[in-house]
Amino acid sequence: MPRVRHKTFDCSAGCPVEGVLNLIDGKWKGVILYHLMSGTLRFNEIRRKLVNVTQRMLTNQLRELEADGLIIRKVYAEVPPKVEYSLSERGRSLEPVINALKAWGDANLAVDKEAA
Amino acid sequence: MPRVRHKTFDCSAGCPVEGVLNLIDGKWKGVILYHLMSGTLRFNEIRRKLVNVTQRMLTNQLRELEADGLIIRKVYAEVPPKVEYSLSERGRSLEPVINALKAWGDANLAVDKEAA
DNA sequence: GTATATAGTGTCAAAAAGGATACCGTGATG
DNA sequence: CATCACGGTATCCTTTTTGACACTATATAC
Repeated sequence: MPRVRHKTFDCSAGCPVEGVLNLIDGKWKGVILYHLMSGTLRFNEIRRKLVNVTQRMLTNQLRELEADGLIIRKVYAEVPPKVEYSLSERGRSLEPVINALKAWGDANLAVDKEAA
Repeated sequence: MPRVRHKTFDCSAGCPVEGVLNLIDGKWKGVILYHLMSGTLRFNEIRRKLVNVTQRMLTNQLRELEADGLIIRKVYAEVPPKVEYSLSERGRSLEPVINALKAWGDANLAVDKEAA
């Protein structure tokens, strides 16, 4: 979670960097955004993609992303409940950033090449 | 600080994203990297740029960045002490990422345009 | 003799983040 | 009647992260 929640970014140069970091930080946010880049997902769909995430954490992260205007939460008044999450315009504009992160990670972090 | 310190990234797709986030997260790392992109800096130079950082925190962050191979710490056997920090090759390769973050931040976070 | 600058370290405490676990309502299914 | 799936809450606890503050060594300046 953002450590300083939007407390009027009054930092010196370079701060926008921290600003974004504050938005996409949080153990699962980056991956959630990444997955949502492929399309709308339901709560449990996300949950299944993020092995080891607890319901509480997932809810938290989604709520924060929503509060930051990066994702949209759409509730269907059905039963059993149905809730869809998708990227907002603002969230979608983050794609280049996420892609940059992913690209660097792929190139510089031994992920599946471990046993290569 | 990386929450999971390099514990063999065995996550599902999208994990490289988290991997990088783990490297550049930490309240000051992003900004430190950003500033070092402009050139080598001494400990107190960085400190002065990061208003409000404590010595302990700055030391911590620098040590972690160094441990992750992103920056290089060069100590001069002088007195008073002189220590220079600069980006390593690996650190320099992060430039596109940092730039992407900065660009998005500039465009989407009201920083100095507040009173505009 | 005292203060200053440098680049730290050590200790303690507070705050934030994350995890474990149990619980809720409801409609369909067996 | 019991169970499952869904999308959560509520509560408690532990770990991690950050902050405050004091302290160090030494050469130089005052």
